[in-house]
Amino acid sequence: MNLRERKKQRTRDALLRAALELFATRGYEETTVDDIAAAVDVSQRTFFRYFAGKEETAFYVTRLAETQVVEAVRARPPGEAPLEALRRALLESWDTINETIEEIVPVDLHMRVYRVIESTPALLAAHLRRATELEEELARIIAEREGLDVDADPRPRIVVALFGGVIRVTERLWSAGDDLSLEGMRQLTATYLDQVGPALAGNWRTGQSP
Amino acid sequence: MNLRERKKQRTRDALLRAALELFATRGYEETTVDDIAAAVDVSQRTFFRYFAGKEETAFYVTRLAETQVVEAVRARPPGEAPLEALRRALLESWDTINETIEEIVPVDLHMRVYRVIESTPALLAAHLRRATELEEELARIIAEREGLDVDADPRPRIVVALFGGVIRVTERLWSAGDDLSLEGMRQLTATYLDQVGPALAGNWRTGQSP
DNA sequence: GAGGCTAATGACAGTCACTGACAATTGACA
DNA sequence: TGTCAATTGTCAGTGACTGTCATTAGCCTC
Repeated sequence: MNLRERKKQRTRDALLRAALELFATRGYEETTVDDIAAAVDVSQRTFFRYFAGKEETAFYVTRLAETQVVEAVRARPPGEAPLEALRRALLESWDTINETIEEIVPVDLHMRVYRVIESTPALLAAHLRRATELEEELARIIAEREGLDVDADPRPRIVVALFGGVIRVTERLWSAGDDLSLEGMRQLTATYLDQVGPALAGNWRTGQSP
Repeated sequence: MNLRERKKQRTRDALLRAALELFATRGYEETTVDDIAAAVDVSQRTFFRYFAGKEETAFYVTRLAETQVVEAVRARPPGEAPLEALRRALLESWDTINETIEEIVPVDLHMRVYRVIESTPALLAAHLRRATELEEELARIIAEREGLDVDADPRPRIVVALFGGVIRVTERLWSAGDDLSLEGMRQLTATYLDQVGPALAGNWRTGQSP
């Protein structure tokens, strides 16, 4: 790696860290791109040469985590039922995700940024759009596993939509609660995924759920 | 209603119609607020006194339709299983929605705007965020029907997430296809909701689906 | 029905995200 | 070392929005 390349990398990292730190402390809307650029002592124009927009910095870490989940799903044995494969892939890639995050920023910072995403309307909207793109990708993977045509058979997209829906519910709940650990989120996710079966049973009134 | 009120109503309607017409023909990003204001011959500032932002005009009609669905769910007999209540409420409010839309703009225009929403990243993101707010409301209604606490029992949010997920999948498919009628969309929605059961069965390989 | 009150509007200036263009700088490599 | 190309800064401009203030126009009372 060149001096030139190393310098670029350092600038990119510095911009990312400065942005996330500012978002976590001051809030997303309250942070201007000029603030971020000033914190790293580069021009605003330079910021936009590294990131397509303010938003991109907020999702940088999330993007890495998502990639891992997709890979984990791809690696699942073909015998598993679709929903089970998704469930296991997600829960088992948790530790790897943890490490990946730590390479970029402290996990704690990422968790705080995550809450900012959930509580900032503009970011939440972007997050949901990104999530549907991910779901499309997962649906294609599932369809391939099962030897189906995604555009002809509704089932792959439906399972993935259900899966994605449950994930989003847990994300919301987690970000609204006060346990901001990765492990707490994992627990919540596992619990909710276990509730899918019961939730779809016709009658809920026979016996309570945990 | 006095002259003043009538004038305001006319301005609001004119702005809304001009905006939707422009979005449908020229595209959302290609339409500036100045364009909309100029089409109605008012100042840009006046536009912002009637609508919180450009986005709001794009979702004005959708908002009305959503309100109807919520009411329809509220009106469902308490005996029905949750998912069934949601399904029936949606499919049965279709005609009412059609009428409501027609009171504001031609249904055809609304359908074209709808496609613009689905194909414009910024609008799609906003749409998804609005959808999750709707889901939260529905989850509360379902929980109340079943005499449950939304925050203690995961099931209401899970069914609604599943339901919402299926709706979004059909919205996407419909907007990507070439049948832009309301009836076509209704059909697609019904078909997909019918596939929920089969999609959750463990093994998909025994027998094909329609 | 004239005049005062208040709500609606327009005009203007300013902020913030983002983009294009051009010139200055700086590392790479012969 | 000198040339070439990549990186950066500066400047100007657009588009969504917001605050402010003066002007206009329905409304209501005397």
